[in-house]
Amino acid sequence: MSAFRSPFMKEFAARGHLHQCTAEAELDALMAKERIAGYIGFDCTAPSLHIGNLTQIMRLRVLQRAGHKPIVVVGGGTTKVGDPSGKDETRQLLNDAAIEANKERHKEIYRRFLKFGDGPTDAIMVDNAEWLDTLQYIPFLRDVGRHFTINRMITMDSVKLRLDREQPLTFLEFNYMIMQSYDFVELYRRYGCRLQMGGSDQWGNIVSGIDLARRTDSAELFGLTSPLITTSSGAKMGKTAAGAVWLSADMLSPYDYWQYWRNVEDADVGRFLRVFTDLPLDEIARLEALKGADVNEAKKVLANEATALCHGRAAADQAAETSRKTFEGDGMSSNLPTIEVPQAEFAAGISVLAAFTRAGLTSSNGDARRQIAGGGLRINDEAVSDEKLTLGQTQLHDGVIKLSLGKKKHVLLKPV
RNA sequence: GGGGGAGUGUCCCGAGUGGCAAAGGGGGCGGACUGUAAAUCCGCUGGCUUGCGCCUUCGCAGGUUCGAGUCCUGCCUCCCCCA
Repeated sequence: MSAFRSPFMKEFAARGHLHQCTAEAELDALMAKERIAGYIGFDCTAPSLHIGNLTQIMRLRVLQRAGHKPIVVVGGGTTKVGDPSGKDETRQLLNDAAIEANKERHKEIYRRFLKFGDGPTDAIMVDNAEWLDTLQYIPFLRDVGRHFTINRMITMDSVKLRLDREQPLTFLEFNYMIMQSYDFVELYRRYGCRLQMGGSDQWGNIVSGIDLARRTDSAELFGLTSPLITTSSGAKMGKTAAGAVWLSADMLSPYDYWQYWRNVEDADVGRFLRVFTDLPLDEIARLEALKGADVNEAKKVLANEATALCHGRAAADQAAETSRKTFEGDGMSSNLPTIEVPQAEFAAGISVLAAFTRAGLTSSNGDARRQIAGGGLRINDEAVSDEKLTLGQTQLHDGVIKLSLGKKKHVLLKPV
C-alpha cells in the first residue's frame, strides 16, 4: 500500500483519498515518470458547489501540487441527461438556462481553488457540451453504442440499484454512463488526458470509459476513486440545518462556513484536515493527537485553513475573530450575519416573533413561540420569556440588536 | 388485455379502517451536562392567533354521511401475478 513511488500517489493515499484504482502499479509508474493530465467532471445541478464537490476539487489540487495537469470538466452536456449513480430516484431535470447560469457560477469557484492558465501544470476548464451537444444520434450509436452491451450495463451498480429497488430508470439516465465514457475518450483525444478521478459511486462510469478508450483508440487510461466522505456518526457530510454547506458566500457566509468546520465532531478532525486543507501531514498528525478540550485547537486550525482556501485569508481571519468575540470574549462583534430593517418599520415596533422569523432563526411565529417556551431564544444574550415583547430603541446596542437561537446561531438586527 | 396490491403530516420510514392535527421511530431544533465535540437525559417538531378559536393536511377529482385518511365512483402513478 505504501509502496508508491510517485509523489502524487503517495500524497493522494496518505490524505485518505484512495479508494479504488485501476492498474495501480502502472499508474504509479507512469506518474513517477512523466507529467499527465487528469480530470474530474462536475455537473451543474445547483447554483453553487458544496463541500461534497470540494472533496473532488481538493483531489485536483493534490494532482496539481504534484506537478500534473488538472482538467475540470463542467458538465454542460451531461447535466442535461442526469446521473443516476447513487440516486434511488430520478432527479428533476433542469432547463438549459438554469444549467447555463449554474455553470457560470461554478467556474468562479474552481478558479479560487486551482491555478488556471497555459503553463504545463496549469489547470484547464472544459465544458462537455462542446462535444456532446452536437452529437449525431445514428453515427454516435454506430461508433460508440456498439461497444456497450446491455448485458454489461445492467450489471453496473448505478443501474442495478434502480432495478433492484424497482424504481424506474429512464432511457435518458441509462445513457449517462455512455456520455461519461465518451467524455473520457474525448478528453484523451483532445488533451491526452490519461486519468479520471471521482467519488466511489463513479467507479462504474470511469471503468466504462477506460474500456471504451481501449476499444476505440487502443489507449490505456486510468481511473481512481475516492471514498465517500461521511461524518464519523455516519451521516453524509455537508448538511446543516439550513441545507448544504455551500462554497458561495452569497449562499453561506464565510462566518457560517468557518463555524461549520469549527463544529465538526472530534473524531473527524484529522480526516478532515487531511482532505480539506493543504497542511503538511506531520503537522496534521500533531493536531490529531490532541486530547480532550485541546481538540478545539485543531478545529480552529481546520476552520481557519478551510475558510482561507475558499474565501481568502482575510475573510477567514475575520470569521475567526468574530467567532472569538462571540464565543470566548465579552464584547459583541459587529461582523455577525446581519439583517437590515427599515428605520420606519423599526420605529413602529417589531414583535420578537417577527424579528426572529425575519432573521431566519425561526421558521414561523409558531416556531418562535415554541423556541421561547423551550428557552431557546435570546436577545442581547438575555433569554426571552415574553413572546409579546416588542423590540425598539431600548434594545439597541451600538445600533444593533443581537438575536440568538441556542448558543451558536446569532444574527444582528440593524435599523437602517 | 385480465387479476391483485400500494400511494399518510412536502426530510425519511411508518401505524392508522368513520370522530384525527392523525400512534411510533429516525432525522432536525432547543434545554441540561460539556470543550462551540461525542454520548446521555428532557422538551419541541402543520399555519395563523394563543382564550377552550380558526384555517390547511393523508396521490387527484367527485360522492355517501352530522362527520372520512378511513366507505363508494372515476382518474393518475408505481409494484406483483396471469396473458
